[in-house]
Amino acid sequence: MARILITSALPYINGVKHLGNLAGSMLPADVYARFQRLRGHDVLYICATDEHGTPAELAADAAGMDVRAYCDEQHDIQKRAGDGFSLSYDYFGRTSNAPSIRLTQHFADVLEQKGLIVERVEEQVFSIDDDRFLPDRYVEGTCPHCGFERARGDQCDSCGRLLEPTDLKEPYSKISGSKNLEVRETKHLHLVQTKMESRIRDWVDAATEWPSLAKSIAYKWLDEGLRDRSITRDLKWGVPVAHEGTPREGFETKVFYVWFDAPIGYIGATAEWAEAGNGDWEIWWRTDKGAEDVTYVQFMGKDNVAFHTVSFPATILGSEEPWKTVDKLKAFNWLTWYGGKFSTSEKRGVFMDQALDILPGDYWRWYLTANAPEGSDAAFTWEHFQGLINSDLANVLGNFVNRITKYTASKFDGQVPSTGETGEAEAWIAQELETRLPAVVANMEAMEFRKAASEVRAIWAAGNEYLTKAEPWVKYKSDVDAAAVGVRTGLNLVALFGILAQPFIPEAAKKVLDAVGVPEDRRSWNFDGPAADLLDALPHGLAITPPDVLFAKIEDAQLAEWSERFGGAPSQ
RNA sequence: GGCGAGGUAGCUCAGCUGGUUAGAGCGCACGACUCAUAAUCGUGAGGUCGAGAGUUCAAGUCUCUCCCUCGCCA
Repeated sequence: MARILITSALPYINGVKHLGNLAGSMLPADVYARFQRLRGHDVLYICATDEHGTPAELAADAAGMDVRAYCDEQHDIQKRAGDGFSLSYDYFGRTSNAPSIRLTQHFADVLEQKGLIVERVEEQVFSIDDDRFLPDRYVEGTCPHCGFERARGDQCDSCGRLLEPTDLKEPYSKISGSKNLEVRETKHLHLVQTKMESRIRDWVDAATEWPSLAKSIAYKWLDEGLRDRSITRDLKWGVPVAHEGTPREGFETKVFYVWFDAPIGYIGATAEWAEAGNGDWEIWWRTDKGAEDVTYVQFMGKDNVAFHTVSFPATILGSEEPWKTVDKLKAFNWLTWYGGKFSTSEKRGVFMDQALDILPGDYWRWYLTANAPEGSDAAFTWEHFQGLINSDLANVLGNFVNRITKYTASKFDGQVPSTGETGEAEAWIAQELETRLPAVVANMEAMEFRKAASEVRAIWAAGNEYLTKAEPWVKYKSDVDAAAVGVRTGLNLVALFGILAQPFIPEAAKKVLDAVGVPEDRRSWNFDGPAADLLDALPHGLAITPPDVLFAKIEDAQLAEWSERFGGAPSQ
């Protein structure tokens, strides 16, 4: 039994995530976690909300709430959304909780001892009316080069030139519109990443189980040269810059910058899991305390790769402490909305809570896995969604379960038949399984979820093909025993299909397995024996119950309604 | 502007280190079946693999140029 630590990129706190976020980190991590559990491994799947930073403060202000209360509320909302999609986190923590704060301060202490943190004074724009320093992109004004009136403090969108906030003429706060600004000096801690470059490069060189997307992004950053980065900010909401409870002198009103503390949240959330009475977190994270045999797998969108291959490793490796670092890294491209990007402001795209209003989580899980943005960006369209759900889930899987269980109920008294000898059709389906089941497992191991889903679908389709070959409804007229074999095999296929479906569509899989009475301890992914055994696993005479319709088809009228509601068509 | 990813059948996508007639699902056409959610099964029609040039016995698969799309960054 292997020990597998899984994390998915931490969703930011300011609002429910859209389907692209789900498809690119939390969902595939969950599919993989469920798969490895079904294979009998010891899995710890950790996630958390990333709660610090200016956007959280502003979102709380906009909601008229205290930041802490706002984050409390949003964390619960995201937790519920995750539950709705059956995300099987072992723990869903928060970067604002005590363990993450403690660990962040710990890393800062250790890095400073190693000479990797220094104080530097810089100039930043302060907004007197907002009573806060403004991050570069929150300062706007007139571009000194082209005269564009809404240039950002980091760049002019009109002429494209790079700017400093102090370059802008007539600068104003993007937050309040106030022009009452001044440049102030402010002191910050900097992480001296320039000293870390070769160490990180060696570490990246040694990584063997990263996809090319991840490696190329890491090397791109390294090739451009790492820069020292400020790791503190003049904010109220965040991890205090303190040592053993005492604020650092001159940093009483400052906190750590969110990019520094967020990934530490992986460890912090594991510590939360432990403090909730679930065990020892260090055996998962400290190689000197038992984590040397852990395989650590991270899931994230491609925008996060640099943070996981360079920035966070700088923190971890810089400490020179025996922390576990990532072994396998799975990065996803974008799920696009009709070829463009999901956008909150333009009302383009579907968000997790809205998706659950429309359909149960399993529908989305299947679509987002079978159409995962693995090799390249993948387009979401309502038409494609409808086609995939109706075909794969309603017609191929749902209808198969329905047709054979109903037939059993009407002709075989709702019981698994015991009579009849197997023949050619049974040999054929057994052979199909002999080749296809290992393919599914191999694809899952390789984290090729799209291909795994496709192979699972092919197995479901083979079940229908089998029934066509066995045609029990024809044989029933002349030879009930011959029909019985087909029905028995069909029912066992239902059980197998349910077992296979578990990582992808767990709720529906459970319904299927309950319907044909597969006990909990017989639901694992153990396909080592002959396939023929899988086709006669259910006890003869066992009573089965046809389940309700597993997946309702998506009607054209629904599609039209959703397109209207979500601005579904491509923007003109 | 710099950087990254990508342009393969009507649609969504596979095609590893170059090698027989370029694949899958959906959609479409025709046929079969009737146990089933007007489901299923079979057969078939569809592509000069963005354009041009080059390397090679051989290129969707390598090199160069160009065009187009998407994204990221400061």
